[in-house]
Amino acid sequence: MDRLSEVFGALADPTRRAILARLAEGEATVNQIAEPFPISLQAVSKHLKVLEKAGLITRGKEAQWRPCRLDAAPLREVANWVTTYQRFWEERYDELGAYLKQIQKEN
Amino acid sequence: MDRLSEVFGALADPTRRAILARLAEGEATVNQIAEPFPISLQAVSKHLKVLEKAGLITRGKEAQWRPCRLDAAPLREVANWVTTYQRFWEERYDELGAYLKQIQKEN
DNA sequence: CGGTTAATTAACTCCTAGGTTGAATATGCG
DNA sequence: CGCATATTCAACCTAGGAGTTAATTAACCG
Repeated sequence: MDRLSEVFGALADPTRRAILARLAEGEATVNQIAEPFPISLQAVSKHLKVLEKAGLITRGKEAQWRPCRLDAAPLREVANWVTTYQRFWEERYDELGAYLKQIQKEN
Repeated sequence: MDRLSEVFGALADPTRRAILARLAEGEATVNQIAEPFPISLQAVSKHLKVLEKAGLITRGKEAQWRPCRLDAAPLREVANWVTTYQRFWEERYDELGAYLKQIQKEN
């Protein structure tokens, strides 16, 4: 699968986005990450694997802990992609669109 | 499903992103959209339904044609979400991180 | 060593996603 | 009307996603 699809896919889940939000506050172990969620540890472990495969987190190895850290590099790619559409949601563009429609009606 | 997950899910497919890119150049009918893709018209129709459900496109009704138009509003939400992580990929932050690590080593 | 804690792997269920083909539903046109 | 065009709907297939429980691996600790 292409990189961008993998990243978007990883982000298309509220649990995984919540994990990223948690990691934005600092690195955490799997148990710490899983604690607030109503799902099993194993399910969280799977989510972490998805995030890791998408490059959104990296994992360390300290004794029996695997601390996870946020890696926002793929998010920059997302930001780059999405801003190519920025003109379509900016107010100025909406005004232009309204103006063009107005012109069209008048003719 | 929550809105953001739906939008991210819709974007997690290269065909759908290509459709959005096509619509950025102007509205198009289903056949026009489907033309460059190596999949069936029905498959494209399904993709359009996904994009519509995510609010990324709107569709008109002209005779037997259903012209699709890009609606970038959800992309603004994506941009808003992703920029909350901007500090994690900006160079200044990387420098800060390196600095903090340096401090830590020195103590 | 033996037990405890941390995390992953395995095997399974259920459901949805993306694709197919074939039939159905409009709408325009001669 | 009857046919061609545009699009959707329906039924089906296969693969993978998200969750579960049970078993396994790895590392520390008394």
